[in-house]
Amino acid sequence: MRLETAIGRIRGSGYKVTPQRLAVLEAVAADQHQSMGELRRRCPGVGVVTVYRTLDLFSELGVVRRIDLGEGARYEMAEDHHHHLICEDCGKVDEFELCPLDPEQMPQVGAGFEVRSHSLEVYGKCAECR
Amino acid sequence: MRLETAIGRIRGSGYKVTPQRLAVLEAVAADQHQSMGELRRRCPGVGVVTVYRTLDLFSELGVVRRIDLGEGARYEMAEDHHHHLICEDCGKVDEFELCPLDPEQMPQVGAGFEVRSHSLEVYGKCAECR
DNA sequence: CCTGTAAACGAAAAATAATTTCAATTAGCA
DNA sequence: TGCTAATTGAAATTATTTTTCGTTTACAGG
Repeated sequence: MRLETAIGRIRGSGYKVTPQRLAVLEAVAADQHQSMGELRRRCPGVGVVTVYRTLDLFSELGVVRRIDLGEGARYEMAEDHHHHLICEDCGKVDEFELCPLDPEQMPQVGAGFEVRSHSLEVYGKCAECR
Repeated sequence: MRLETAIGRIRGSGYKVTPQRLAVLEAVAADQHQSMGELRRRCPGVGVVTVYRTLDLFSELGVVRRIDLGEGARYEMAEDHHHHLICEDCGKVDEFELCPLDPEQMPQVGAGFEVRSHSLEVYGKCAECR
């Protein structure tokens, strides 16, 4: 998602566009899959509480996505649908586009369950660690 | 996995079978997808540190599996391969067997990446919450 | 059975992470 | 330009996980 689009989404949803929100937004945009610590380091002027609150807000607005792989949450800009490739040795996270889920098959997974989204993580050993 | 199998796996890997490990094992076996709090409540006699350490050990031995869905880790006995259906309203976690991943396609996901395992979570609204 | 010993345990403290509170500040509208 | 509800952040609180280290114990070998 482009920064302008994200800013439009914030303002369009009735939220103020503050310097802090812009700083956090740019921090997230700087790199995918960052941890809270990395994000904080990228916007030193912004208070912890605000970083937490802002990421929560952005998640709700669909501007950023939160990824949970043990060892604390990570955040990424909401981009095209993709999944993650996680190296169990060095911890590097990569992405891949190919989505093996067939939406046609989804209704089968649980009777009466309304599917909204899904996340898929593939664990293993990356090329460098082999 | 049956309790006997798990115990065999512990002893067979050179670890001692202690009352604490048995208590944690039974706690995990009592219900799938329990949080740390729930597990601790099920073995009040066991120290916190030991519960953490034991779950780590069991995860390494492949006796239990750790699931990360934001809001803290959950644990389940290592059973047949399955995935999770998570209700975003009430938080209930269910399972489904159908695995939409084709192992034949896996080599394509990342060049040089050696796939070891994967996890898939489907989010939405459960039948009760609709 | 004992016994010795490495493994395992757990209380307390420390490190880490996230949330709540509330007074001060500010974005954006009128 | 001024008003006001929204936003911010320091500090305190609460929750979670890890480290430390002295004590206890499972179990292999005698």
